[in-house]
Amino acid sequence: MSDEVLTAFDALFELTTRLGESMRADLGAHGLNPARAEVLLVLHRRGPVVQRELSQILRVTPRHVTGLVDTLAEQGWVARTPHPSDRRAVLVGLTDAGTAQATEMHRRRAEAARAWLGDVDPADLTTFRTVLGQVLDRLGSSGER
Amino acid sequence: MSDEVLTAFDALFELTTRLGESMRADLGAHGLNPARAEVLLVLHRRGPVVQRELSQILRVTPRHVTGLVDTLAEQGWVARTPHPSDRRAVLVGLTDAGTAQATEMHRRRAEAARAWLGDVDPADLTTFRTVLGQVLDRLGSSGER
DNA sequence: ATTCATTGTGAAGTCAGTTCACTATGTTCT
DNA sequence: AGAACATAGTGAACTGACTTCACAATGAAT
Repeated sequence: MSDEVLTAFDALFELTTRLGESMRADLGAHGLNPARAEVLLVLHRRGPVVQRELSQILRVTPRHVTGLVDTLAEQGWVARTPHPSDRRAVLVGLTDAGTAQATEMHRRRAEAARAWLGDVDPADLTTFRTVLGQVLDRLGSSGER
Repeated sequence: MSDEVLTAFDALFELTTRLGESMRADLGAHGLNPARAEVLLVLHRRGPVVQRELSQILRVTPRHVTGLVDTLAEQGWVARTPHPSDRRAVLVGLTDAGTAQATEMHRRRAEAARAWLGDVDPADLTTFRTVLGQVLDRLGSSGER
């Protein structure tokens, strides 16, 4: 019945809130916020990147990227280096501390995953993941990176 | 394997992001944001409420409630009336337009639920809901209202 | 050499939300 | 009744994330 759908949706929504809060808290305890954490993860995945590209990946204005990088640089997690061939552009890359921080974030993510889903029945978990995948697939049309 | 847990967690995370964006967009199209929408829903559920109580329900400062109510009153969705017995307090309640808006929100929520989960296999959906419930239960200790 | 496009940043603004100080009212205690 | 204390709401000022606009420096195209 439609009721089941509604209940599931509400639960998902509630979980969204909780997950978000939990993540914010965790990041905050490590001197980060979601936007800056995302920068670190992107740089960890792609290596050094020009600010302009970063702004497209993150879907924020170039101006805001300047601010994000300023902060992260002050914290010692990223560093700006001149672009080898384009003197307008700036390459942003992780420092050693930044790399360590990104690695740590992956570790904490795995830890959180275990804490949240670790004791779910394996078969149920598989179904759970399947449903999530299905929904995400159908949504795929909007907003892929 | 732990990998399944991680994959599921990532998918869940991704979905929550999308859900949040989608909700924001939908609310925005109707002149609302999450905080103000929450006010409307609370008033719809509980009837007129004193601002102080509202601040506790929403977990924001009383000062911020003043602002939220100011805006919603300008938009014609809530109205302040004097508290019958306590002249310091103000009762905030939905106007007719506000009630209509809240009802509309419930309709749109049901619509969204169908759009997101409507074509999931019923048995899978049940498992999905169960897992969500399990996770929420275990998290229950923190932050109930 | 000129024109046009692109990168990054200063200056200023918006929006959600907070803290602090203060007024008005309610409650309690003698 | 009066003093002392608690509570409800709001002005003023601030923080933090993010935007728009204008502009200087550089690069690409004609």
